[in-house]
Order: sequence, then structure tokens, then C-alpha cells
Amino acid sequence: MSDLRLTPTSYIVLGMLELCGEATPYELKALAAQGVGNFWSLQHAQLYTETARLAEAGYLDEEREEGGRRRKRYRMTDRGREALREWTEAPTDQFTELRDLALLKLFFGADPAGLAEVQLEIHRARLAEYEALREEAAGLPQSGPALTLEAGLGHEREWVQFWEKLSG
Amino acid sequence: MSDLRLTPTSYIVLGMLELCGEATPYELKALAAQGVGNFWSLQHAQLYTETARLAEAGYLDEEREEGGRRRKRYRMTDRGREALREWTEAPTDQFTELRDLALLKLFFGADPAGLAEVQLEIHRARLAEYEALREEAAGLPQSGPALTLEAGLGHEREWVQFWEKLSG
DNA sequence: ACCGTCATGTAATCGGTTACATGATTCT
DNA sequence: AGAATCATGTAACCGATTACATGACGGT
Repeated sequence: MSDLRLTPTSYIVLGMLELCGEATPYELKALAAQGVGNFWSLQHAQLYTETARLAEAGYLDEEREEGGRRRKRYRMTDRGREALREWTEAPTDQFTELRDLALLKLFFGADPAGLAEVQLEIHRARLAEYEALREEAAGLPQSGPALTLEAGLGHEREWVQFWEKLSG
Repeated sequence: MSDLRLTPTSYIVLGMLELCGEATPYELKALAAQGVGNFWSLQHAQLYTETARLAEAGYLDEEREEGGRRRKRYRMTDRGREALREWTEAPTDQFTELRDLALLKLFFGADPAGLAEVQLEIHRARLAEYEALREEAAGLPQSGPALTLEAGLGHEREWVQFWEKLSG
């Protein structure tokens, strides 16, 4: 029940547990991969340490499965739900830097065309993925994930345009 | 002369030292603030530890000033220049995630309009800064920094559009 | 029965952030 | 001269990445 600082990682875990009710760290890994991981991914090891941390601080309940692998299953406590709600409700004025490695190389004088060739490939691929995701979700009611997908699409288009201008 | 892994932070230090010849960590801090810090900022403490690390591994020369604060001044060695050149020349296929805190809140159900209000403010301000920078640099020959500024402009416009759609 | 691969978890390391600390300099 | 602020630097802490380790399972 100790105090701790909640990081974005903490809220990702809390948020996913709210969506799915209860899960083992391994299940959270799968859940992250198909959702929030598209724009904020975690190492799988983080899911083990973070759930343990949150449980110790009273934000999660921990329960060991009997038999087999005796895996730990987690579910939110009221305290966890409350923390997530407060966080979600409060807007943030944090500014996100680009922090793009290719851009960093460009800044320090790298050859634009060379960078563009490989960056175009990955950004076009990602853009195609996002467009496929949007197809799938077409018609579904608007939702948080759908909105973030729109943001991702916009920025990927921007990257593609940017590197296209620099290629060749 | 030990071995170490060079991180983006390392290359920022090396890159800045190539630009300015030699500097103390404190001077690097100022240099970073007006340039690369716009899209990849560092804590000032990093500049002390990173220069020391690079010097120990032979990428930088370290020299103490006599008298006064006896500050340490750093300059690149041939090894440092070589490392920077190799890094700059090699394209990267690293994909950069958005990792935006406001987007994360949106994903987990935050109220779009509330977020948009404060996000619009900061992104509009940043966009204005970038436009001013471009004014200043108008006419100057194309350069790495100028290209990254274009990228920044594009993404800031994208953010502004995105949050505008969600506001009100 | 064996081998390779996926599932699942823990431990060690390390960069980065935060906090702290002291020497200059300016202002009143 | 004293207070406040800026310049400059070091130390401690902690989250995140990396490396390691073992158990289950499918195929041959």
C-alpha cells in the first residue's frame, strides 16, 4: 500500500485492465499489441514489474492461479479505478517532441535521399496498416481508439509527404 | 578508452561539438536550446555525464581551464569524428511512435473537447514559433536544421488540425 | 523421445530524471 | 552588504531495456 508515482506505463496498465476486467501480464501484452501499442508500446517485462508495483500500492488486486503455471491474475481495485478516472479527466499541457532518429541524422547533415529511401518504406507500410485498421472499424461508433487512429493516420501521411519531398 | 554504446544523446553531443569546435557542457546546453532541442531536448545534467562518458571512451578530449571555475572544455578526437560520420551516413529504419500523453488519455476515454482546448493552445504557440524561425532563416541555404524545421512545421500543423476537429 | 519454438517470468544493467549543492553576479 | 537569481556541477534514484532462464507444446 506504499505510495508511488504513476507513470504513463501505469495508466496503460490500468486502462487496459478496465477494458478487459482482469488479466495476467501475458494477456496484457497481447492486448497492448493490438491496441495502444500502435503509438505507445511497452516491453513485455514492464508489464510484470508494473502490475506488481501497482498491486503493492493498492491499485490492483493480485491473485495466483492454482495448478499449472500458477500465473498471477490482476484486476483493478476501487483505488485503481479512481486513479484512472482522475487521470483521464485532467487535460494535459505536455508537449510531445518529435524525437525521430532519422530527423536527428538529417539535422546533423545526413544525406536526405538516402534516409528518405528507407524511411519512406516503413512509413508507407505503417500508413497502409492504419488504413486497413480504419476499414475494419468503419461504421463502428466513434471511440478513443478510433480517434487516436485518426491522429496516427495524419502523422503518417505527413511523414510520407515529408520524405517524398526529400527523395531523389 | 573503454567501450560503450553510443546513444542518440551521444550523437547529439558529438554533433554539436562538430558544429562549434569546442565547448563546456554549459555552452552545449545553450547550443542545444536554440537548435536540436526543438525536437530532441536533453536535461542539462546529461551534458555533464555524457561528455565525461565520451571522453573516457576516447571520443572526446577533455581539458580543464586554469583559474576561475576550472571548467572542463571538450573537443572531438578523430575517433569521435569518425563515429559521428559513420552514424550520419547510415540510414535508419527505426520507426518513431507518437507517444503523446494527450493522445493516450484520448485512447482511454478522455473528453476530446477538454483535451483539445489546452492542446490547441500549446500547439498553436509552437507552430507560431516555428513559423518565426522560418522567417528568420528565409533565404539562407538549405541545411539539416532547416529541413528538420520543415518537418516540425508539418507535424505541428497536423496537430492543430487534429485538435481543431475535436474541439467544441 | 527429441528438438525447436513459443509462452512466461525474473534479474541485472544503465541511461535519464530529479534533487541537491555551491560559486558568481546583479540588484536594491 | 545582503538577497535574489543565474551559472555550473554532482549525486541518488528509478523506470525501462536487455539479458537470461525455465516450462509447455507441437511436430517428426
